[in-house]
Amino acid sequence: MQRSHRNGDLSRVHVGETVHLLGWARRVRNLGSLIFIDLRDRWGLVQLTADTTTISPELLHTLKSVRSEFVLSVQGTVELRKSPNQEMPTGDIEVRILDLKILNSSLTPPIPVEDGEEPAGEELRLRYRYLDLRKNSLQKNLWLRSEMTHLIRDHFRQNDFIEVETPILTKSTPEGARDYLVPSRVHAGEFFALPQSPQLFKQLLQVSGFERYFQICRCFRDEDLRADRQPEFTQVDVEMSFINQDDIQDLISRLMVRLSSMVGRTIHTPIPQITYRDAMEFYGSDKPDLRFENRIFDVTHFFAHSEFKLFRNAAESQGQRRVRALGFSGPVAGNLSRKQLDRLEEQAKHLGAGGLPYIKWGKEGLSSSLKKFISEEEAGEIAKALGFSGEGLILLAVGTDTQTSRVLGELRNLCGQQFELIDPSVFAFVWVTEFPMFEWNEESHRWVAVHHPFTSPHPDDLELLEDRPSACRALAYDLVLNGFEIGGGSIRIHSSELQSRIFRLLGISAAEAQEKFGFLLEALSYGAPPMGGIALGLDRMAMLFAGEASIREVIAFPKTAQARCLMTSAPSFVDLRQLTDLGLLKENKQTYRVGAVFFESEASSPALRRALGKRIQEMTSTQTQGLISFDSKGQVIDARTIQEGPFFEFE
RNA sequence: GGGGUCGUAGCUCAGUCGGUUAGAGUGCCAGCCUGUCACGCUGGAAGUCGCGGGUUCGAGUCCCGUCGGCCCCGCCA
Repeated sequence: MQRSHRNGDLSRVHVGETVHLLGWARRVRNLGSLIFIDLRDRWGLVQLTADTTTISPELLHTLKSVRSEFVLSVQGTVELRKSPNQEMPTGDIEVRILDLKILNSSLTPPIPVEDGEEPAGEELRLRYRYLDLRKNSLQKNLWLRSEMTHLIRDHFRQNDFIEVETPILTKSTPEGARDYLVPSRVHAGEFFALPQSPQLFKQLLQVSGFERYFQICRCFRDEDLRADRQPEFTQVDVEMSFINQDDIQDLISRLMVRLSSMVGRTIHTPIPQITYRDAMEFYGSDKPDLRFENRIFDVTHFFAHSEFKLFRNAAESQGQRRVRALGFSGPVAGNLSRKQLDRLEEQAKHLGAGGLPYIKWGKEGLSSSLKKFISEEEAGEIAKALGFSGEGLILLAVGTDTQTSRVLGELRNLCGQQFELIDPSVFAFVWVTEFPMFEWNEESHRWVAVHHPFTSPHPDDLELLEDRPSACRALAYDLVLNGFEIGGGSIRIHSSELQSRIFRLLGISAAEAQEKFGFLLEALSYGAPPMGGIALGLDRMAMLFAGEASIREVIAFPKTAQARCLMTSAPSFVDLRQLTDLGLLKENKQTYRVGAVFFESEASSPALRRALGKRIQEMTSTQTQGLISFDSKGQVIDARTIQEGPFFEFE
């Protein structure tokens, strides 16, 4: 069965032709002696029409039974419309139905299949994802994503890169995110891990001499989710030999120019750069949103003689504690209500600040929570230092670098939105460079790699490694777009000795390094070239390019914040047989799995099974797991609802 | 692990101080309708107020627990 035309392609030039169309009935309008059907296919929408007074009774009967989302095969003639619809690309014409076959019917969709003002709740959208995906917005997003991947492949091919696939079943490594594990049947008790990224493989491919590698690959991290984080996500993975940071940044910057122009944005190379230190100092974030300029300023010295003890103490702390300020000029910020300021203060407290001192110039002049301690001239001088006069608002934070950055950085983002300082059409890319090598982890009481353990230290900081790890910079860089980290990379260590030194510093013993990364250390000692690379988050890029607020909008079948797939109900319990095959069950115990409406046991007879199933159904609700103890005759001894542990064992 | 927020008709939501028969829009079903395109008009059906327990003469509403969606902190080299 073939269509003669795509619905969206039809226009005035086809008038008079007989066409064969296929698609879904988007909407049926029955006016009595006149019926209209909007027929949707992948390429567009066209209006079908029929005059019920002139068509055959059979066709009339079929037409009357058509409902939304029925799948239709239609033969008809293209005609000019009596009343054209300018809103519609095919609005000049319509197709007069000669014959219509219903290829399949459809239940009434549980969610609207069109983009409307009030979309269905996300739970239902995910449950019926295949219907949600019929919507124009999601189709467009997935198309954009597809176009992006094509352009990306094109870019790397043009630059002499080879695309190589790396294993999905791989080795669990310490450091980094929690792994998703896959038990090995052949080697009971042993596990593969799904890759958090192909990091080590791409480095080994450099050792192999491929020099320029890329891959668009799925990565897995078993960590808690966010609007821009899914347990599985797609990375554009890149690695090159004999290059420096500039080479990679140039390659990727040019890619960003091409991608941006795909969605009508013009950006220029070189993409601006900022060091990690400056990003933290001026924007309070390692992924600053540069769509608006408002910077954080150090105003500690203004309070050297202040009556306000908290601030004066900071001024006297010799840099241990600082007073930092974030200013917003203009009447919107200057005339913030008490209530709005309270809300900001609440946010600040949430971020760990004791409060949120402010100075504000509004219609009624100066007002400030520091009024007792600060004169109008002093306030004016601070405003001058921040580069504005007239109406406006200054928010203050006191504390360590980290504390004040955290508070003011977050408030900067909040206020940027609230004061509408952000032009949503702007793409503000920035490279953040010179990340620190290590940060102290309180929990494990050791230094951990900020990027990853294979990152090369900055050559100027090599002597600092052992003595002042916190001061040591890495040859690591992030690509940031509109306040989102869309990529990160580094120059790698290509010396076996230096790599061992870093492992030691990270508290990874020689024995452990050998066990976990022996293959890498070995490979590095066989003529590994200098190398470096980057990984770009394809989902986040697609999200930002599509103008969406969540990566779920650019992923065909995403998972919920609790890492479930509501459509397939994965993850799910598996057959006991599978578990025993994998060596995950102890054989000498009977393990009964009990849930809402079922339980299983290899030992139980069908009769016992039925009897127990009935008892379990009586005792547990449909949405909980039950833990039930019973004796050999199936008498229930004890039953309660549990949250975790689907398994229940007894001797 | 923690915090916030939501859960009422197929869908999106309203529901006052705890009070009689739980509403609206939309969708659905039926009838009418010759230029609709979010068709219109008339009528109709449609509810485990997420689930469980408690308080009360009485619970959609108050309390406790629990399940689920979303957002955030921790976490995410």
